[in-house]
Amino acid sequence: MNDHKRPAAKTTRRRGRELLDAIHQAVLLEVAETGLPGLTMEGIARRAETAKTSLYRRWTSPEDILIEALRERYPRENPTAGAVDLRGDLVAAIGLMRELMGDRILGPAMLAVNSEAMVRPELHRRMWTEVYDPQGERFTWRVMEHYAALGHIDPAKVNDLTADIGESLMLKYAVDHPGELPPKGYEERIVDEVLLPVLGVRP
Amino acid sequence: MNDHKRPAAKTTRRRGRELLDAIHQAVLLEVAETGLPGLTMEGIARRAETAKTSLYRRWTSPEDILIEALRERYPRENPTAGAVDLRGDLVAAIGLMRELMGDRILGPAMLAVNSEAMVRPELHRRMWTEVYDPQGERFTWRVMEHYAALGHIDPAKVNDLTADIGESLMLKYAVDHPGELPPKGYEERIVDEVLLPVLGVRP
DNA sequence: CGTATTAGATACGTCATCGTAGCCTAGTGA
DNA sequence: TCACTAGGCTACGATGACGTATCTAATACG
Repeated sequence: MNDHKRPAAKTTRRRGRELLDAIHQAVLLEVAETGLPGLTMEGIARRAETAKTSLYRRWTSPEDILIEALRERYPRENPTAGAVDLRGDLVAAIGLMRELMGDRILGPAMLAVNSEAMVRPELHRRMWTEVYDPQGERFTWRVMEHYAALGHIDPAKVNDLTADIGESLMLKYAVDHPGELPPKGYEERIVDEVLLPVLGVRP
Repeated sequence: MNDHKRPAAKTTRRRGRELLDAIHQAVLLEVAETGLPGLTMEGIARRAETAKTSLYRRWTSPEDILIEALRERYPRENPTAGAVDLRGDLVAAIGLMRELMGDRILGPAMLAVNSEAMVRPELHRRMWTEVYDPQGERFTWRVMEHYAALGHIDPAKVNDLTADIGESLMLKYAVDHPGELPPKGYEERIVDEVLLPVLGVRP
């Protein structure tokens, strides 16, 4: 009756999708906690409760796992713009960024990755080609274009710079207040005090 | 005649200020290259061409050395604002950020540190209390206040949000284009297309 | 000139991660 | 039901950072 190999407990063994999801989850949590450079195969394995070998079988580096996880989990929603509510659509567009920042898993993970990407151009490129959509981001920009096409705003005032304002202010908030979300109404203030004046629209 | 301990070469031995400066320089270069989590006593020692022991004698962690180096090297200039050229002063204020970003040593080092600080609130606090001045930053903000006091702009339009615009756009540029500086004239565009309209000033 | 400081060199045991190898076993599906 | 696949376990030598101890040598300073 010698239980010669820890017999009990783990009755079931995960495979395929189930295991993959667990690993993806693990890598995101891990990177959020330790930062990208602290990301290690052993760490991921520990957290996913799987074996290091199982990781090496499929991937060759922690970063590869991470990118794959992000590609799967990163939100790809097409922000839609109505036809009548410029202000509301702008607020909503900026709000998408708050959603991302507020995601308890994806938010910190993205922070950690973007941090590193600032110092490692190859990673930056990789994120853009492998994670961010071909269509790519720029929530605010789409809304602006839309209303410019409708003649509600001067098309000349829609450009790379003005389209960046909303996202950049949200970004700076994140940088200045690690771990916090902007206060309620922050998006509205951005739109009312900055974007609309810049676009030459009177409330 | 056995040269029993590598006799030649190193005739002089650094100490005090000279050594300290070399170490500070080394830690900044090192962190720029390896990132903060990759920062190690051995690495710093190697680059400064000193002994690990000499580091441990004075500091207890790589991070301590780094903070000290930053405290010494971080620019503390009082941005002055004249009385007559709002536009020019704003451009200059934002330009200070370009200078920092463009510094081949301090720029990358600050990037690396800020990256980490986003994920490690204690570090963020430490930077603010030990590196950034008591007076603290906010180049643009000072200029705005100044001209508001002079009655050139509506004081109600000078607040946390509007004061952040310039820096945040420069920051976003850095995030989106790792290793690059904004194109010539970028500050001017920020001022002309964004800041002045927001402040309700017509060119 | 001689002594007290301060740097530099070397070595050590410990620890965590690396990437790989070898073998065992639960689940799957023909 | 049985063979095959995919996952799990353990162990390994290698590497590199850790923090400390010990000794030697250069420089400053009285």
